[in-house]
Amino acid sequence: MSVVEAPQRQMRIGDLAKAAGTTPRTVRYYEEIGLLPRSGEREAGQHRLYTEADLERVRELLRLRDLLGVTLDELKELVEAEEARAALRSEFQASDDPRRRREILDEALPLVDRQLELIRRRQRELQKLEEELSARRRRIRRRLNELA
Amino acid sequence: MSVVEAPQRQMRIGDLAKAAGTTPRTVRYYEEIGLLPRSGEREAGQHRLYTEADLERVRELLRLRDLLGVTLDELKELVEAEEARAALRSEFQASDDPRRRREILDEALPLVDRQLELIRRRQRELQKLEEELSARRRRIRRRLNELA
DNA sequence: TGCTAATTTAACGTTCACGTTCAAAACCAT
DNA sequence: ATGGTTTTGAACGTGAACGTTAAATTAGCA
Repeated sequence: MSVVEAPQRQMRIGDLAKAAGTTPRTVRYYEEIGLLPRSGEREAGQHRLYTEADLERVRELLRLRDLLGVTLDELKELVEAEEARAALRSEFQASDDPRRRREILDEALPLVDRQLELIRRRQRELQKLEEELSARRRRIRRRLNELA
Repeated sequence: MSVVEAPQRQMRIGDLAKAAGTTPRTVRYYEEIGLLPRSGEREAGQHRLYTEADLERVRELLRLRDLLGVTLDELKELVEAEEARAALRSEFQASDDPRRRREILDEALPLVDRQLELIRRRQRELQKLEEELSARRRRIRRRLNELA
C-alpha cells in the first residue's frame, strides 16, 4: 500500500458549493452545526479544502434533506457520525487487519439501515396517498363518463 | 332533494385541531393565508364552526404538507381553490343540471392530476435513493461475508 | 342568571435554515 | 511583489410557519 495517496484533487468551498448546487454559506453552516466534518486540520484562517468524496457527502445530505422531511438536527442523527464514518472509511482503506475492517463494516451497516427505514416509511405513506388520489380520479372520470 | 341538510354535526376549532393532530393557531393561520376557507358566515366575533368535511380537508392539507416538501404558498396553488372546490362540491350535490355537473367535474380533474404528478415525482426520487442505498447495503454485506 | 371553559383578535416572540454584509486575511497568477 | 479573486469569521438580517400572551367575547350549562 502506498502511503502517498493519489493526488486527491482538492477544491475550495466555492467550487464544492457550486458543484453540489448550494452556497458556501450553507456548507459553512452545516459544518457549524456538526453536520459536516471540520474539513481537515486548518490552522485557523486557512481556506477549507474538500475532496471529491466530501462533495459526494454534501450531495447526499442535500438529497436526504429534500426528500425526507427532516430537520437538520434529525438529519444529523440520521447520518450520525457521518464525520466518523468518513474517517472510518479512509481507515478501512488503510487497514489490512481483517478484525478492524470487520468492525468498521459492522458500524456502517446500521447507519444505512436507519436511512433505508425512513425512506421506506416515506414510500409507504406516499404510496397510500397516491392510491387515494388515484381512486378519487377514477371516481371523477367515471362520473364524467356517466354524463356522456 | 331536501333543502334541510342532514344535521351536520358542527365542531369548533379546538376539536377540529385536535382531531387533525394540530393546533387552533395553525388552523387560523391557514385561514389567514387563504389555505382554508373563511369558515361560514360569521358576524365577527362568533366562533368558527367546522363540519366533518372540513376536518378531512385539513387532514389532507397536513398530509400533503408533510409528504411533499412544499411551502404553504405552493401548497395553496396545488390545492388551488380548495375553498372553491368545496363550494363546487356542495353545488354539485345540489345541482341536477348535467351541464353544470360536468363543468364541476371538469374543473376537479386537473387539480387531482397536478397533485398526482407531484407525488409521483417524489416517488421516483425516493425510489432512486432507495436503490442506491440498497446497493450500498449489499456491498457492505458482501464484504462482511468475504471476511467470514 | 351566573360561572366556567373555549374562542376571538391582535400583537409580539421564536425557531429554523440559511442570506447578506464587511473588514481582514489568504490564495493565485503574473 | 502586486494586483485581483476568493475565503474567513463574525455579526446582523430574513422569511416561513407557527407559538405565546392577553384582554374581551361567546358558548354551554346548572
